[in-house]
Amino acid sequence: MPSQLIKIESTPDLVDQVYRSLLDAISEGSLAPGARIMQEDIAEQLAVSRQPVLQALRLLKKDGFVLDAPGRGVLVAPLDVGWLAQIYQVRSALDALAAGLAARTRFRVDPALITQGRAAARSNDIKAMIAADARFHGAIYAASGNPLIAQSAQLHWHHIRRAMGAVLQVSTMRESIWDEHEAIAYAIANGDEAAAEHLIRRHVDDASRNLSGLLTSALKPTPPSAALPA
Amino acid sequence: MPSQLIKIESTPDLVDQVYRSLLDAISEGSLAPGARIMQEDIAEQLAVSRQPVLQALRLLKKDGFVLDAPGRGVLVAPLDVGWLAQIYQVRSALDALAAGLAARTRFRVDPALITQGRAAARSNDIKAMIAADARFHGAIYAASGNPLIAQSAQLHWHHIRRAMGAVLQVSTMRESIWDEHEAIAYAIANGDEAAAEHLIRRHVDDASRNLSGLLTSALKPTPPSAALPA
DNA sequence: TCATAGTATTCTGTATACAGAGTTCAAATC
DNA sequence: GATTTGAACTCTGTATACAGAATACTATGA
Repeated sequence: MPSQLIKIESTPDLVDQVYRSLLDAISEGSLAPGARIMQEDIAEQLAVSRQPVLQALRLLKKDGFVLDAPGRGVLVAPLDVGWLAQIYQVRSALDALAAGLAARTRFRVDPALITQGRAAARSNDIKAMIAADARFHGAIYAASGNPLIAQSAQLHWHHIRRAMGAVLQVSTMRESIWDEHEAIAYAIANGDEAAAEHLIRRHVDDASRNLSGLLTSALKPTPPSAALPA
Repeated sequence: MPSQLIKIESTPDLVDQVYRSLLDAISEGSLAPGARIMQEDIAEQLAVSRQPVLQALRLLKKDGFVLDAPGRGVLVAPLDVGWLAQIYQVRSALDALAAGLAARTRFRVDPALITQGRAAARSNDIKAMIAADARFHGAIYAASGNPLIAQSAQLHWHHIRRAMGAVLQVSTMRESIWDEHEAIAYAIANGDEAAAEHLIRRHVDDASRNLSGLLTSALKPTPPSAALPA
């Protein structure tokens, strides 16, 4: 072979593109929970035929981001506290698994991730906070050496991101979570499997309670118009 | 309302039917690992157009049952020991989660499941053994109250079933696993969360090692034709 | 004025048609 | 005879066309 050529990657399948576009819109909130989705509209907006849209919707249905509305096509899955709690339950188990595996290899989490995370936490940029959080946990998934974990977690994060977007409170991401992150990273680097698992489990469970609480109070009172004092 | 009418369920979507048909064929082994799949063939065999087949294949691809073969369509995912180990790793974590949750409610596993399981184990019917095993664990997933667990586990079981089919050895399902099952059920019924988690984790890890070992020795030597002396 | 039945509209799911990318085979040249 | 180039074929992915089912609207009758 004459020279090192970088191999060409993956045709950007239309179905994939539509899938990502819709998934982004849903988890970012621009496609609101409960909103009805019509294939033709999406197809027109993305300048493709209905075919790729149909397939992308089926994938999203499998992931639980959209629901069948028997007579009325599909609609964006409504935010449901119970559902979110279930997501977190699974995520907690998978995070513990990943942390334990990472600890066995004494994986060193890039310190920059934590530094950047703290910076993001001090900012007012919620998207940056969420992104930093996801990067930290993503590093652990990757370190687990089991791509299945990362794959599942990836989906969970989209669900979580969606819920977070709905409760646009800075308090959701208190800076202290980065103390917890640091402790987790320390346990992993030291190869302390049990501690890593325990810490991350508690960390995730705390996050679950926190977010569920916020979401409950956000959903209970009538829509997010200026809350009236009780 | 005049009388209690059972509500009509789900139009049997062609895509779903094709999906299930293919998934069965793959996990049962009649679509061999590495086999090439052509949409037109499948469509003709199932007497549908290529459209539902195309969509079903995409779902299977997402599940990891088929792989893209860039120029050549898709092919049934080859059996891979590493992949199987990763499946079991996740399954172990999820089974532990489910068992722990079930223990919290002091769930009573139907004793008939165990009786039937022992009977199946004594028989020579491998399919019955696998089915009984799946039913037992399925009961625990259901008892966890978290449908996400059952959903993930469902897919894992198909992968596992496939690997088991490839190593058609009765020894894969020794009867002693039902002693372990019984111990797990006992711990759950007693509300002993820690014991239930510990027992099921060990149980699944044992199964993983066992199956991986069998699969390795089944794959290592050249195809199952009479091995030629080197 | 309200309820009911019929009709029209709308949207999905499936089938057919079309275009592009890749592979394989055959022929021609070195 | 081996290698390379060209052409034909095959298979996928996307677009368009069609049919069926459900909803919403409208008109009629009580």
